[in-house]
Amino acid sequence: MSERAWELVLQHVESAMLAGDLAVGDRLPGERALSADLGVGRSSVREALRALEVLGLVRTATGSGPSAGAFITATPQGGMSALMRLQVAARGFPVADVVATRLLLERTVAERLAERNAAASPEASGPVGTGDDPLADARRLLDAMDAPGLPAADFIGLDAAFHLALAVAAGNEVVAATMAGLRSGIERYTIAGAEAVADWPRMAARLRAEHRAVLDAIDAGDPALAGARIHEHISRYHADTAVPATRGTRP
Amino acid sequence: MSERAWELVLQHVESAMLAGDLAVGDRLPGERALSADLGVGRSSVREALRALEVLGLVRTATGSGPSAGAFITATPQGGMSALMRLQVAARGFPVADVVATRLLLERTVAERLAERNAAASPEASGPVGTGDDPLADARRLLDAMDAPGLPAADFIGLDAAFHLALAVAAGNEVVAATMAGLRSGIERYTIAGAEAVADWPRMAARLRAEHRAVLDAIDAGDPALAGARIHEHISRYHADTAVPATRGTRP
DNA sequence: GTACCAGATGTGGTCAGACCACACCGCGCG
DNA sequence: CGCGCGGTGTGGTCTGACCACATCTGGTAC
Repeated sequence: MSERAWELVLQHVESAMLAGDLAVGDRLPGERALSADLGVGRSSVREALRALEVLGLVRTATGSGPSAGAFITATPQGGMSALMRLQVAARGFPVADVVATRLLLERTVAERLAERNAAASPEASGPVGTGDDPLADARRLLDAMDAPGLPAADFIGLDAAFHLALAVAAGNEVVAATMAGLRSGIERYTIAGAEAVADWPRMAARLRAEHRAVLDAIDAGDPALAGARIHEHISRYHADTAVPATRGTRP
Repeated sequence: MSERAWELVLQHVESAMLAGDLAVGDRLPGERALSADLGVGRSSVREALRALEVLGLVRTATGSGPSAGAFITATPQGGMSALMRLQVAARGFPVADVVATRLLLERTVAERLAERNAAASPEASGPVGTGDDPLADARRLLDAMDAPGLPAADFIGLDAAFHLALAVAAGNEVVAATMAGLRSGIERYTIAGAEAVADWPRMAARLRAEHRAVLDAIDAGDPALAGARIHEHISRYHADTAVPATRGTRP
């Protein structure tokens, strides 16, 4: 009863998705049609669509024809990134907690990847896998990071993509999206930290070596080693680039 | 340039938070004032506020006086819950991945809690802690679950609160919020699963015992045991109550 | 002097209508 | 047959109006 009109629209869309009437890729009715169907104003429909958009559930396109309109699109990384970024900005998520969570998730991801290789290796190029390397993307990114004279900002971007590629390779959508979000939440501090590094080429070289070491441990099927190495990699970087940016939260 | 008007408002608020001009508890300027200040329509301001609201960053209240208006409030659990719930509804997050992530996080939480106790116990009622039991809430919830004749729905609610209490006790805001969100995402299936259990009192008794066992392992300062027990607890429950609800994703 | 009640005030919530920019679609011209 | 230009329908935005609500204010009754 005391329901706000836009929440009604939100629930309508959610119900439709749960019932299977709306799936990823489907186009929603036009804003004017939804407005008329649900008996609410168009502005209320738009507020609900905005909410769905920031959560990564809807993508809108202007114009006309089949490619225009609002589409269902499950892109949780976008929503997760916005959530983390803003919660960090509002001091609801301490940066330390974000880093700790990333540490936790990434260590487990590395362990799982190594475990999978350990289970598969006894079969000697086992026929189970189709031969595709789930870490191909990660390896490609590592090679790209070897480019000499790479600007720090570009390196950081590739670094983020590498860590995300590991999470994606682990095959868990939720973990991958969360990792992407966590990274976004502390991106500002990561960049600031990199810029404060005195000898960046040296740091980049160290990071490259550590990345390779992590991948080697995964390939070797050694969960404990892979976990320890990635844990060390991340915590060491954050310790070395710690910026007193979280100070002064008291006015 | 091609910025949508409501994104401009969003960025304005984010910048203000990062600059410290807006902090949790502060009241935002009125919608009409923001509209005038930023040179956008009031509807665009409202769309941005709606986005902030679903992300758990803003709370609005009607009326007049000091308690009315839009306030900054970092309540990430709300935003995380909406995100997870809708992504699961859209099949962007497979239920299995949500469960796996919960397993991962909760196991680590239990291990950390046990580790903390292991480190503190040698000191024999060490003076480090103030004497407060961080798991007091969890214990209280366990006691509440002992109530005879408790309806399954109420039990499920207390169970969720118990698991969340563990995450909160670990002291990581991000993990706690994520856990709450994960739980919300699969709440529907959890309830459906419980209702399908033939001998619920027996199941409840088992769950109660497992909860106590987990807490005992934590108190004993045994990380491996605590982790294994909570892993077993969750995975066993989901295996026993598995509902073929994720089937039929193909129309 | 005090207690209380009624109107003024200002907030978010909603609706209606209008206009714009944009991308497609089809008719008609060359 | 090919091409261009206007029609059409989409989201994006703005404006103005009204409502519900909680508070504040001031006057009135006691």
